[in-house]
Amino acid sequence: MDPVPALLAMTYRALGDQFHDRLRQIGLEPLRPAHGYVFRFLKERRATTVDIGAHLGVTKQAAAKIVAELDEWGYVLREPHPTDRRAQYVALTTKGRDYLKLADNLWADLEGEMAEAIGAATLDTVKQGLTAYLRHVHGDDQPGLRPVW
Amino acid sequence: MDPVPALLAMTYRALGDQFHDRLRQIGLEPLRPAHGYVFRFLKERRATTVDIGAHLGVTKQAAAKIVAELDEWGYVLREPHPTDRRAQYVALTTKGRDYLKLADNLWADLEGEMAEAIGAATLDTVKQGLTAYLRHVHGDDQPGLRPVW
DNA sequence: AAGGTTGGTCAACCCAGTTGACTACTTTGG
DNA sequence: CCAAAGTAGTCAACTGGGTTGACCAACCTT
Repeated sequence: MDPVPALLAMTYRALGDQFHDRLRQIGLEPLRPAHGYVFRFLKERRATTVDIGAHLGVTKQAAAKIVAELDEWGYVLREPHPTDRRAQYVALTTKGRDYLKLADNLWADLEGEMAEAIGAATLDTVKQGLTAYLRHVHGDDQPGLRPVW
Repeated sequence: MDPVPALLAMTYRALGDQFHDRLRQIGLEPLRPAHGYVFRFLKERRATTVDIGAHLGVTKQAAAKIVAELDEWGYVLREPHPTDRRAQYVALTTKGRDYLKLADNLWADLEGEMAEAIGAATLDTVKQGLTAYLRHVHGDDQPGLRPVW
């Protein structure tokens, strides 16, 4: 059996490749994983570029580039921060929310197919197990989610 | 609960970071994951640079760079291919095998700690589940193991 | 009001990958 | 048998997504 990290990497890639293919079939712009993570992050909270960088585990400069792209493409917009005149909140546009919704459906499809392939109970154990391990390692302050290859 | 790809990515990173830290504590050269995957690949078979590239899921040029580094650092050497005068077999040196052995021990430690944290049975299910999914997606011809972020 | 901290931007750089072109050798099939 | 197609490896130029460092303006102390 392959070692755990290889299993994780290969599964990640397998899922990502399928996701990417289906997005392309639909004809959507080929956003990268980091963009999706930003969407999901912004869905639940208001955030500055610095927050986004911390969430992704990259520098604020790198985060700024990503935000600039998303802005240019119309997925997010910047609005002034209510109390701090240096800062800007980054917010999803309708286009951004639509994209996220579609992507979430795609992910749900893929996860459903995974459940079908290996059994819903097994998939559930996988998710529980990984979640528990992350809690074990990091406690409550989860780090950025960008893997480092 | 986080979506599956995020769980995979975060777990991969968590394991990788710990591995990297421990290697550094021991004082070993900071090889990158790709190097490790090459070691593991070469442990079991003779391979050319092209083979290695295919295994990693990168171009032969990228693979050549990795092999050149490993050669320079003394972990592998190149020997002439017995029948094809264009090709070279890449082989682990003793230094390479020692490194691999040490790294394998480290990985085993980490996997052991993971088993302790989430339960051996759960870990086993995780591994079985991911393996089964990969078989489901790819059949028998597994692709390169490099994730694409 | 002074000094340290923080959000954001600009610019230069890094590095691991890519594409493309090429040589030398091997394989194929008419 | 030989010409054409294919393959191993190398060189060079480029790309993209990150980094570090310097900076300004606003903010937060004290």
